[in-house]
Amino acid sequence: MANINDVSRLAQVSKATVSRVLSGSRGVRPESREAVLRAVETLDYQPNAIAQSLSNHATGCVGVICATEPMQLGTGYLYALEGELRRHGKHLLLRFANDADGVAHALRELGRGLCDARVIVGARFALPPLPEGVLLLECLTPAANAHSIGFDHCFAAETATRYLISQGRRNIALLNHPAGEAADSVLLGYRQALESHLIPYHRQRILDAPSALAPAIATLLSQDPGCNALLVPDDHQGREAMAILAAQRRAVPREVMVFSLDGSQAAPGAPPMPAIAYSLEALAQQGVERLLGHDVATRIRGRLITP
Amino acid sequence: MANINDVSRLAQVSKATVSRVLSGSRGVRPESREAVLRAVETLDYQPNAIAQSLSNHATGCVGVICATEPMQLGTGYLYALEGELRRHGKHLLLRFANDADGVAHALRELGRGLCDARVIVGARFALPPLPEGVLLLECLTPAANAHSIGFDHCFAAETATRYLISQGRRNIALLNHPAGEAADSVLLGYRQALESHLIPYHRQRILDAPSALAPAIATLLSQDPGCNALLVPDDHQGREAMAILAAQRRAVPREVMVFSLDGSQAAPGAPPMPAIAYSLEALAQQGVERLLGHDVATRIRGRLITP
DNA sequence: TTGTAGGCGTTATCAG
DNA sequence: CTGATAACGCCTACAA
Repeated sequence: MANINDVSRLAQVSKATVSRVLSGSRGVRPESREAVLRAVETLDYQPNAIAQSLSNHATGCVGVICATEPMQLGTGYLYALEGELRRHGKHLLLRFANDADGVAHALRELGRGLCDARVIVGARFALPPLPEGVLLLECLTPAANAHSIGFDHCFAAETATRYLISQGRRNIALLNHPAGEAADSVLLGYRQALESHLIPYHRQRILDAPSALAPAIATLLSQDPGCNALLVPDDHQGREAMAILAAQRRAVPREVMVFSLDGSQAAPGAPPMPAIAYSLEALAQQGVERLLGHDVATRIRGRLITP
Repeated sequence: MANINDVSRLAQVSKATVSRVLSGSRGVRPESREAVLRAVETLDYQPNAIAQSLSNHATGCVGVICATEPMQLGTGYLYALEGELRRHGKHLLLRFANDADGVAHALRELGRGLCDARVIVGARFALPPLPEGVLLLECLTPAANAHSIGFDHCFAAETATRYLISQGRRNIALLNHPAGEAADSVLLGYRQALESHLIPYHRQRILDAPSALAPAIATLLSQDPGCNALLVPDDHQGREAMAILAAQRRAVPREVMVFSLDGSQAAPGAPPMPAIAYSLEALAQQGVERLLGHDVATRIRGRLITP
């Protein structure tokens, strides 16, 4: 692989001039510039990215720690992020992690000059202590000191609940996230919607991340009056819930309507359900914008999707 | 961020000694070594990866071009690859690409010293001309000059066909990949299985990547005798086929059994179907082994999964 | 066992 | 407008 010395020799100019021509480059005599470009062409020269990084103090790499659960959800985030980063001439260094230790480990390994910035995306578990400057994308329990961008869960829950009410459902159960900021937001939106329709709020209709779904749903159904709608955190749990309902011979959506609070990554061919869907492109765009140091909104609103 | 000079100063030794202690490190007086380690500890020193790369002529990064279609399939490959690379102390630089141009572009951008090696995974389209040393993982049309590791499609098709026959199905239709090496292998395995059971081969039961699935399946069903089993390339197409069959009021699997030739990444909660599943970990392991310069088998056999 | 010096490939500074 | 030259941070002969 040819280097800058080869080019400068062939073009009969100094390395400095070569560098000037290739980057920024103003104040170079046209003849020199052409000589350089010709040499670059014949040698098929491409500047070495590592050497540039060392000199620049910037690598153009962004470390992305994908902490989605289930892992399948990672693709959407990664695809959107990679596209947006590429658009800005940056590279995506990928790590997966499925617990706090894994995240901590990944952060450490990515924090040795390889990356200009680090991002954690989709974590649903409590994160380890974070160093400065880590960006959190749609993580359920954002640390206080970290910048974070995520979905507007409150708006989603309110929109969803309003929709269900508009469909004649008034006994709406809520399968919530594990306790945390997201769970609080969802609960808030849910209650607001109920309130504005003068529907009483029943605490026993709320389930915080039960360990086993089947008995939990059975309990909800056996209440009096039993629920006729079920809000779930995402499509994955929605499908599970629908399978359980089917097993208990409850017609979906006639008897019980299942609503997914995050249907952004509906699996192709899966049974459809009403949902709030988010633009992952928007998330990625705002995230990258934030990495570039710009100020951006911190909450992203989804839109209602009906089958 | 502390650098090697800070450490050497604090430890009262030369940079060379620091370097020796941290890497390889033989022939260092215990006291010096301890002084260095102490200094490293107090300064929280971590060698700069970029500078190491420049000096080493190796970055420890592997560029992975994810060309899976649909994109959802990427997760499994990426997860397995990242895990295996991490185990070897390497990083994964991610690009997505969904056509030959995208792949060519990605290859170019990853080929500027940032990566020690490049991998293309899951491409179902014809690849652009490849530079030396690119590794192809489960790409349908491997170029002649490239190293490639992929699934044993012939074995899969044969196993699948045998299974269907053992289930009493003798009219087995095949929805194949687009023409290429993989399609040929599948067809071969299919024919071998039929032959060994003395079942005649009917060319009209074979469909090469039809543009629209619904009419194609309708055609297969309307033949005399109509098929009672359908081999499809993957779960995604399997689900699609099952939806179409349901729409045409054909009971699955009673009337028509759908078999997926690659069920490695079955979506959770999706309707189950018999399939050949591959160990993506094995693929990743062999791939990384190959990147490290070792010789490995070039075909991976799946195993039969029945619901 | 240790330190000095040179090199890795670029970019930036500063004279000319 | 151009060319030396000094960083960038690390590794590694080679010499002591």
